[in-house]
Amino acid sequence: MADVTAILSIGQVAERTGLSVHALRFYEQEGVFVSPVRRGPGGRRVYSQDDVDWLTVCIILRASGMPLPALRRYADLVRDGAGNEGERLALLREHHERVTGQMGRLAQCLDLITFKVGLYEDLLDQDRREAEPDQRRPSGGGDVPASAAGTSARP
Amino acid sequence: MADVTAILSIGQVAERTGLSVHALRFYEQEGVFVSPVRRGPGGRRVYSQDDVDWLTVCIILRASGMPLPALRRYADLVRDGAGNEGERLALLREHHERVTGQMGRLAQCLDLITFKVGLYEDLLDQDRREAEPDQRRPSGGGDVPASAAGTSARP
DNA sequence: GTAGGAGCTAGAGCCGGCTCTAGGTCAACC
DNA sequence: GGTTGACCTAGAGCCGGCTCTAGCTCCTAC
Repeated sequence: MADVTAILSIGQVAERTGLSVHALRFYEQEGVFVSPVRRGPGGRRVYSQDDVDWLTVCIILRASGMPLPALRRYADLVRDGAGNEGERLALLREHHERVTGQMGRLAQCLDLITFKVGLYEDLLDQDRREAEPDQRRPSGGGDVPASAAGTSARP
Repeated sequence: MADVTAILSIGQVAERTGLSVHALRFYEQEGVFVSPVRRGPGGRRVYSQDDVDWLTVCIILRASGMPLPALRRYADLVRDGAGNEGERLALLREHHERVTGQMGRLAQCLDLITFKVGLYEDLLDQDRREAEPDQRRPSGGGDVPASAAGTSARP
């Protein structure tokens, strides 16, 4: 546990979290921080390592699609301290579901995309092969010019 | 291949794609359709089954995070017909990467979330068990009230 | 013949999540 | 003592992707 009380400026925090200073102020305003951001001389924001740690969690939650209101709610719960762990768990489980759901949907989408990539690869392969003296074969690719579809995609 | 020339109103297409009529007009305006949407008597939009098929693909691409400009570009290529399959393949591959990348990132995020869910489950489990006459054990849960991190937390 | 419902266009509005601007303070350096 | 650079606040702006509104045209049914 080193340097827990490290004191960082907004610029430093921006640098090490990858967030912009704008975003940091915005997050603060949105109530995403667990403890109110302290102020140093001249009213400047002063961040601790804990703040950065919390932000790191926030960034991950955001990256996985947690909306800001949920993030704020989570922060509220943590801020309120012990006693609401059930609620926190519920919130995290909800998000867990959101993420697995999204991953499932993406996997499905990926199937189609992979399939189409395969079609076009085959098609181009074939074209290449036809360029050499060999047999030719009229080829229906992935997305035919639309009016002639019907036989097109779908595995 | 049944009823390829089926003629559908915007309302019907909205109903069977799940898009709103607004979105359909918006997509048209954005050039997402491969063939210009035909018009029936009174200037009303008339859609074919092909249009619906194409929309289904669009919906999947959108759901996997393809931006509208890319979708439009793809439609442009398909509209231009044979000869640009290489470009289409490139576009699809790019999107394929985007999606796998996103899935990877989500999987990472999910790790954290799963971990935290586990922590809170354990914590609550323990609390439950402590309610019965048994041994107690001070536990560092998930997100301590932030300023007191490192040490204290849960009584 | 009039009421209802679906459609049309052009354009405004909204939401989430930042991002940027204007105008100012403050401390440090040359 | 002037410039620079990091920071401050309040509030406007932007982007993507829709969504909604206003005001109109049709068609059908009562």
